Amino acid sequence: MDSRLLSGTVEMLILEVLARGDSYGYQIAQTVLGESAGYFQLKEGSLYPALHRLQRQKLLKAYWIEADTSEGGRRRKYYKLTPKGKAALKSKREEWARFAAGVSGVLGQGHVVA
Amino acid sequence: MDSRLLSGTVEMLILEVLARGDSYGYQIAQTVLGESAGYFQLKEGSLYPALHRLQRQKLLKAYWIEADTSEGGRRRKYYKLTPKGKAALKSKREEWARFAAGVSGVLGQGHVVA
DNA sequence: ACACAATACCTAGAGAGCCTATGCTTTTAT
DNA sequence: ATAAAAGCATAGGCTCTCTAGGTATTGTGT
Repeated sequence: MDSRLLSGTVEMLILEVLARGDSYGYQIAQTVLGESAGYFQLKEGSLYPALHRLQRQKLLKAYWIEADTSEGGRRRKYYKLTPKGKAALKSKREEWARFAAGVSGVLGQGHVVA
Repeated sequence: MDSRLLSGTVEMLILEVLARGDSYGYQIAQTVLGESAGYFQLKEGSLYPALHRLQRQKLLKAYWIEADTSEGGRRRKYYKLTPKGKAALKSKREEWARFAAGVSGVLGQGHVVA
């Protein structure tokens, strides 16, 4: 995977996953990995800063879930899309569509992506 | 245009334009602008460094053309794709296809881009 | 029992790439 | 004459990804 291509899309991918239900960092990465047929291997050094960025922009809200088995248990930080986040996802998807259409135009193959 | 999306693609777009014939910086930008329906406005601060980068990687060769009208004339620095550059373009197009397919996979709309 | 991988979070610093701003020259249009 | 367009180039700022390191818990194999 060329990580330079990834630059603008990480946030959109995160928002997209969260639009289908609350999730936490590690699981978001796994979901993206699976749905991209193993292509997008979101690294921790990109994933967590991106989540914090989105949270600062009020596109996400976070809440901790401490225990999951008996006592102690693994702590997970779940993220939830805000209304503002939903709007941002819509906007990013549109931007992506324009971008992909632009590339297709230059590559001159007539493919259109929505 | 979201310039973050552009990151990995500038070089591919340049190579693509040059694959159809020698050109110079300013004209390459105009061509890309036209073929992307006005979407990609390659800025000078991205364009020229990219051309120099590609040249350092031996993907392009450059030659100056000094005069074009009567005397004096505008100087233009033409770029020509090397065989290595042609191979790089092929590779970048394939990478782009994988990337776009990955995004489509996550966006879950079944669109495929080649 | 013990080591190791997987799960789960975080951050600092390096490296790369795009943009704004600036500077220079020549040609064309007003 | 004056401004805009054509044409090239670079410095510095900003942002983003990655590597590498750190912490802690849980499951697995020997």
